[in-house]
Amino acid sequence: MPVERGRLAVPAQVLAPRLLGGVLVSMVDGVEVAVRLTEVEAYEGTEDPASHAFRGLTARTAVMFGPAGHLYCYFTYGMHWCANVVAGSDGQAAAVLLRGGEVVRGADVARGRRPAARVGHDLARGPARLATCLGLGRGHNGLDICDQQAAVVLESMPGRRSSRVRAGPRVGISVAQERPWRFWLDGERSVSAFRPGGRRQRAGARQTDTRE
DNA sequence: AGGACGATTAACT
DNA sequence: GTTAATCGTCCTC
Repeated sequence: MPVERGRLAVPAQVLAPRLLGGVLVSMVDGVEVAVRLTEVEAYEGTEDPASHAFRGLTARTAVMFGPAGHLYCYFTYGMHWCANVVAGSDGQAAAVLLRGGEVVRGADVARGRRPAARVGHDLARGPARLATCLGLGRGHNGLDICDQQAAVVLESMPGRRSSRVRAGPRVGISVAQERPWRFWLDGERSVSAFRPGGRRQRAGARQTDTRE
């Protein structure tokens, strides 16, 4: 049976570490892939400047504002899809980004979707890689993963917190870097490399003028 | 209507 | 270490 929605309707910071070790299963294009989550990040409400919901409700972020237990899938960098589990109560914009996991079923399918991966622990190491392994994309945005009939189901979540849970800054963001809302399982090879998010130089900004 | 930028990845030096 | 790929979303005219 899928995880009950009530267990997910908690703040993202609370849900995120609880998801570690949980198993998400997809049945897409007639084939099954299951991933055991090893790395996640919390995005908490409209007060979190790193969250897509920071500027309020839009068509893109609407799912984040809805009830817990749905997928928030978004497209980024012109080519990648990433997936979140919506957290919090209805009306709160909370979600947990799935950043890494270990493929525990359907590794052959995952390898077909991720030809660039050389080793098993790279299949779902990174948020876009994880989504690719599971075959997730636009059509899965808003999906209810507490529904056993859904194409993507949260199959299980640990009953208690592992002693291997670690916390630190989130990856790839340029604001609110002090909030330790990234969680991972220490020692797992499918945990992505930490890259501090750098603020890009704006196109209009001038570098120091070095002309004579 | 136009432009900046992104919760990334893969390939390269 | 660096950078290109590539387009939806949101902000500003």
